[in-house]
Formats: sequence, C-alpha cells, structure tokens
Amino acid sequence: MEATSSKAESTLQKSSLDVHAESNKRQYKSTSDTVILSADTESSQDGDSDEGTTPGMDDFSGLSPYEKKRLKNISENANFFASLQLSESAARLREMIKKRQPPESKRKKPKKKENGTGCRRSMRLLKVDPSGVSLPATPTQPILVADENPLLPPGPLEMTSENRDDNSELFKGFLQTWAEVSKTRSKNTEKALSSIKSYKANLNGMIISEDTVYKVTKGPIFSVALHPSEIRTLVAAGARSGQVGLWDLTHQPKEDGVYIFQPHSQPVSCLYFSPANPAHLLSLSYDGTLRCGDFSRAVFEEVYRDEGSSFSSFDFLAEDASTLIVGHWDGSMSLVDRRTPGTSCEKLINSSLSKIRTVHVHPVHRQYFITAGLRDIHIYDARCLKPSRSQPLISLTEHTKSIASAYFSPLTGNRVVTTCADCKLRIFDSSCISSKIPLLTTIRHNTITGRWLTRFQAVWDPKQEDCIIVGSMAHPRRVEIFHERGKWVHSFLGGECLASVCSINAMHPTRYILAGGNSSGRIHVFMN
DNA sequence: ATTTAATGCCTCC
DNA sequence: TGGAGGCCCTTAAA
Repeated sequence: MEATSSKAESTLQKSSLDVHAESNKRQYKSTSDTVILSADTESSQDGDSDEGTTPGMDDFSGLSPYEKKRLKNISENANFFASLQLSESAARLREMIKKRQPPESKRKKPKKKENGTGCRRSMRLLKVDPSGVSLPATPTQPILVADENPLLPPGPLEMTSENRDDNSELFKGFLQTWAEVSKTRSKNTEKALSSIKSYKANLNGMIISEDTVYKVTKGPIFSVALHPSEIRTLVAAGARSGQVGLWDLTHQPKEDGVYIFQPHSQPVSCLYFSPANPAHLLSLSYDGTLRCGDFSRAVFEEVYRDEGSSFSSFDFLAEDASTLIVGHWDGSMSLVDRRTPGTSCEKLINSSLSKIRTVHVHPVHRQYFITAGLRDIHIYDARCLKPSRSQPLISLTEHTKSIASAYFSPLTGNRVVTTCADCKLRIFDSSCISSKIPLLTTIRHNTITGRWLTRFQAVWDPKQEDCIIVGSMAHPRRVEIFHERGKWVHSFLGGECLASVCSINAMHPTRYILAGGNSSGRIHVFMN
C-alpha cells in the first residue's frame, strides 16, 4: 500500500511538474517574441523544456562570459515573468483540480479502469454484435468478454463441467445420482409444526465441519437450492458469474462431489428444484433466460428467453411446475407456461412497481403471489393479470427503503416476512388476503451488507411455519433464526468453519440441513 | 436531494 | 511470494 501511495504521489508530482514545465515553456516563447533569441539559444530552450537540462548546460559551458551573462539575464527575466503569472496559473490549476477531480483529492481511488465500455456490460445488453466490434482494445476485448460474459446460444446447453472431466464414468455416476435420487426420495411426512422447544433441540444438533464447507462456484453466490432428497445431501448454488455449482456431500474427498457448470452468462438470481420432478433444476438469470437443468439427459434446457430483459426472481404457480411467474428487474412480470411450445410468451406489464426483486406464490391459494419491489410490496391474483397495468389486490407501503425480499410462510401462507434496507425484518399477518395485511412484528437486524456482499434475504424454514432464517454481519460469523414474534431462536456458529458472511441461506424441506452461501463461492452446510 | 448500485484491495496462508 | 478469500467505506449515477 505504501508502494501504491508513493507511486500515486510521484505521478501527481510529475504531472504538476509537467504543468510547470509547460507554463515555463510558454513564458519562454512569449519572451522570445520580445527578446530575440539567437539561433544557438534555441537549442538550450529545447533542451530545457523537453529533453532535460544537461545538454543545454554543456552548450552553456562553451559560450563566452558575455553570452553566458546575456543568457543568464534572459532566463532570469523569463523566470521573473513566469513567476508573475505562475500564481495565476496555479490558481487556475487548483480550480481545475477542484472542479475535475474532487474525489481524487480526498480519497485515493475514485475509479480504476476505464475501458471502452466504461462499465462492465454484456455485448448483448450493449446490442453490439460480437463479431463486428471495433473497440480500441481489440485483442483483449474478446478474451475479456469471453471470460466475464460469454454469450450463450439459445436452446439447450449440454452439461459440460467447468472444473472436472465430464467424459468420465465418475461424471455419469454423479449425474445419475442427481437424477435417480429424486425418484427414490421419500414422500414428505406429515408437516406437523414442531414446538419451538423440540425445534431448538433439532437446531442444536446441526453441526458444521471442514468436510461440509467447500467452494462450489467462482465469485459471489446469489442463490442456493437444497435438493429434497432425504438419502443424499445435494446442494446447488447459483453465482454472479452465471455459474451453477452442484455438490453431493456424500462424496469423499469433497472435491470429488463438486461439478461446476456455466448455464448462464450473467448472475443466477434464483434457483429451485422442480417440485414436480427434482431431477430438474430451474435457474433464472439476469441474462434474460430461465433454464431447466435436466440431470437425466445432461442438458440445461431453455424454458424462457427474453433477450432485452433481466430476470430477478421466479416461482411455480402450479404445483406441477407447468406454469411459472417470472419477475423482471424493470418491474414487469411474465407468465410462463411450459406446456406451450417455444420459449417466449406474453409479458405482463406492471406499471405500479419500478423494480421487482422477488416473487413468491402463496403456498395454499396458489393464485396469489407477492412481489417485492423498490419500496412497495404487492400481492396479485394471477387470474386477474392483464397484459398491461395489472392492479395489485394489496399494497404494503410502509417500507422506507428498498426491499430485498418478501416471502409467504411455507405451510399456510398466513405470514409474510420482508427484508428491508432500513435494517428491519418485518412479519405481516397475511391470513386474510382480501383485506388489510397488518404488521405483526419488527425485528431489528443489520441488513447493510455493503458493496461486496450479496444482500440478505430472510427466508422461512420450509418445515417450520413460524421461524425465519437470515444471514448476519455479526462477529463471530453466524446465521440467525428468529421466531415470527421477534424472539431470537438460534445462531448457527461455525468457529473456524464459518469465517465469512453467509448472505443466501436455504433449509431442507424435511431434514435439518442448512446451506449458506457466501460472497466468494463457498457453501457452508450445517447438518445433523 | 436522496437513494441506490457499483465491484478493488488488503490480509493471510 | 502469490493467490485465494473476505469484505466496509465511499462515491458516482440515477
């Protein structure tokens, strides 16, 4: 750091010196208009201003005393005039600095790299044809784009592993596990609500170890899904890089159980196993596609594509996963029917929300779904959606800052939990959709994750109707569970195994398994 | 004016 | 020594 600051200092000095030199030069020129310089002084002038003074000095030494004196006088005069206007130019300079770069004077790094695009943008978003680009950095540009935003073709993509040999028998066995375990999973037993006491006891039995922490994607994790299998522990993670990492924790050593894929070119914002067939993993992305990873066929099918859009969140409207609701960043929504051929469909414009971060379907009354936008929470009836200007049934408007998420409680849908940038988690009573949705509880919780960490989203434990799970900034690092009435229930602490912030968390629907993803691609699993 | 989104650098092994 | 891992403030743009 010392090196960089001194480097910056030296460049700063250099630049100011350059300015001085320039003004001096200018002064020399202006004096040369009035004082006629002889031909041999011209070389000294050039040497002075450009190449350094030593050659000029050598020339000086060869002159007569009279000429030396004369040149000295000239230069003294010039310096005098220069000094007179120096203050003026210095003031101008200060003003320029003040105007042009106030951050630079305060802080060391306002902005770093300025390539042709200014900021990272995919070529697709820029609407630039990758073959026909003409940018200054021609040789590096395609590599950069290939690294950061590889353009993925429409249609199905083969499951080709990014990290390991995907032609081996091992890989075939791996996929087979994910495809077959789905069929053999036991049916959900009675979803009886545990008492808080027994629930707490179960949570206390969940542990983390070196074997249950592993890096499964490159870059920050944006979404996590736990496979419903009760036999194997299978975790999927979606990353900002567009990667999807799959981890079968039953493999030892653990690196043998991880395969990484690249089904998307931009962040994977939402990831769910199909409730109808857990051999299907649906992934949604900012890149404007919704894909379905089919383990039995080793492909990522394209379910829905809208080139101009950026998708933030989706959910299954029908329990058979045939119809979906997709939320867009720009506030619009799409109804997707997977039974109709083609991967595009009618888009439903929603004028009320300027942005959608999450959508979630009511677990019982599946015609209702809830959206979290910039400021407002809306609840819609899917049957009453119109191509343009769909009116929500209910709006919650009490959030004062941007909302990260809103989810119905998993079994009855009688509660809604929201995560807001005002450092409050709110629980609402949504047992009566047709009337008011009263606020039940407010939980103070630091939700300011800063620039480098994925935002928190409080989610329900799918098997515990009254408890929410949320990441935390607290030290030592932890994942918290709160009761809907606001009471703290449990903190998942992992000592050396949990040394970072788990922003995105998912709990197994029937077992006591928690998967938390951090902002460097690591998954942390607590299990009993 | 206020809020949001952005994404580089330090530490440690 | 280099690279992976972890991560707040701050700042520019909206």
